[in-house]
Parts: sequence; C-alpha cells; structure tokens
Amino acid sequence: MFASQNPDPRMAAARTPPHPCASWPDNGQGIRDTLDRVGDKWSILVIGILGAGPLRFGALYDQVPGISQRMLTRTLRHLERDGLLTRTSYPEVPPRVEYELTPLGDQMRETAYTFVRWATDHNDEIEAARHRYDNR
Amino acid sequence: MFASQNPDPRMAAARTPPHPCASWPDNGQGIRDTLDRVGDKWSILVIGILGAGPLRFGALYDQVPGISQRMLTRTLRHLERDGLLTRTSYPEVPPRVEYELTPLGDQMRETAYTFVRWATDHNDEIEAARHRYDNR
DNA sequence: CTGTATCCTTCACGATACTG
DNA sequence: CAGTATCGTGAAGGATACAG
Repeated sequence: MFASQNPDPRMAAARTPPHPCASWPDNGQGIRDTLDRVGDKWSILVIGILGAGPLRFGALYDQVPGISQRMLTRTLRHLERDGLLTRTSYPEVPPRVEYELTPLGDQMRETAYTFVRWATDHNDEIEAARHRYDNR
Repeated sequence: MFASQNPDPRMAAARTPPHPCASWPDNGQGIRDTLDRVGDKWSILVIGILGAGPLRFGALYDQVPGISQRMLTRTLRHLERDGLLTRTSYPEVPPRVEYELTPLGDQMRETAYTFVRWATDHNDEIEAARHRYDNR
C-alpha cells in the first residue's frame, strides 16, 4: 500500500492528476464503511422489513426467507450495535423480544429505498445485459 | 418465481399476507439480486470513480486504493456483463483500454449517490453508537 | 500496459445441537 | 421463544508470477 492518497503539500503540483475517489464524497470512505456494515447478506433485508413496524424474533425469522437462526441473531446484534435498531426484552415466560428501527435506522431505510426501488425497476434490464454478454 | 406482482383483481381480497418482505418492493428480490451483483468489495467504488469520466485500466488501478489487479479485472468484467460500463480496447502498442459508464451505469451511480451521501454524513453517528454499545 | 493463472488464507455463512 | 456453541464448507479476495 504505497500509492494511496498523497497528502504531501509539496507534491500538490505534481504532473499526473490527483488520485481522489472522485464522484464519491469522503473519498469513498463513508460507503466503504457502510458496505462493510450493512453490505452483508441480510442487513438491508431486515431493515426493510422492520420498516413496517416492530417485530419479535420469531416473526422476523418467518419473514426473512432463507435466513438461519444464527445469522438473524448476528445481524440483529450488529444493527443494534450500529444504533440502527433497538432490542427490547420483556421478562416473561416464554421470553418475548421485540426489535424496532431507531430514527437513525428508519432514516437509513428511507434512503436505501430509492436505491432498492431502482434496483427492482432495472432488474430485467441488467438481466438482459447479462444474457447478451454471455451470448456474445 | 411464483409470487411476482399479481394484478389479478380477484385475488385482491385474499387472506392475511403470509410472508411478504414488507416495505421493500418485489419482496426484496430486486435488492437481493442487486446486492449479489454490486454488493461486493469494489463495484460501487469503481462505479463512483467512473462517474467523473472514462478511465483506462491503470488510472483506475491508481484511483481505487488497495484493490488488487486481479480484483479490478474481475470487477470490471462483472460490471461490463451487467451492462453498467463499456470496455473499449484500442489496438495500439502498448495496449490501451478505456472503461466508461453506460447510461444505465450512470443512472445507478446517481441513485447510489444519495445513499452514499447519507452513509458519509452519518458515519460519525454510527461510529458513536458502536462505541456506546461496546462500553455498555 | 492490460491482463491471466495459480496458490493460499480468511471468513461469512449454513447446519445442527443444545440451553435458560 | 430466543437465543448460544460448535463445526464444516465454499466462496471471496490477496499475493505472486507470468503472458500477449
């Protein structure tokens, strides 16, 4: 890793154009961190589902098709850690635990929605491009 | 694929919603596919950088901090396959290859920008939540 | 310069069994 | 019901060498 950004002011007037991650803010650092955080297999899905309102563990388990118990637990813990949802445990028997988006989490859901919508709307178009490429 | 959109008016009054991925369109299928496609470590970064204009292989390699040659090639191939960018090879010596976003790719970049912007703007907030969680 | 071809490591994830 | 503990697997990605 020797050719990262060059913060040396003396090199400011070097020949070749600078090497920022153009077009993305923060040199792409924000999206890098965020993808590491919610770019896994289930996070976005869980966030989307919780957008409809708080749910308990079992209900989430039913609504995320294909997720394992282990991954649901892990995903929820991570999202809780990041402040995107809250976990509320009720001291009953049998135990009941409810998960709910925080304002921050809901904000993220709203922001992601635009992108998800685009993805859904252009799925066919991308799929078509794939087939064209494969039969080139 | 049996649970796509159902425009049939006779099904309008069906029973309670079984297991829909509420809050996301297409039962989350679009975002599932899209994350499988551009949710890897580099795709979004490359798309963002190419938003500033076409670049050749070496320039991209310089501008994506930390990427390996292998992964840059793979990422570019995948994005080309999905119709998000074009690859133009000029028959010169030494070889010159330019990559440029397609209209579809640029549309995706624009759509993603909102989300990336949010991610960048709230990075600190999330980082703080993490720290709070770890010291709970 | 623009890639391939191998090899290797890590780790995300799934399956299963068990627990308060 | 809502988890945890443990093990196994595959795939993603990095390092390096080589090629057209």
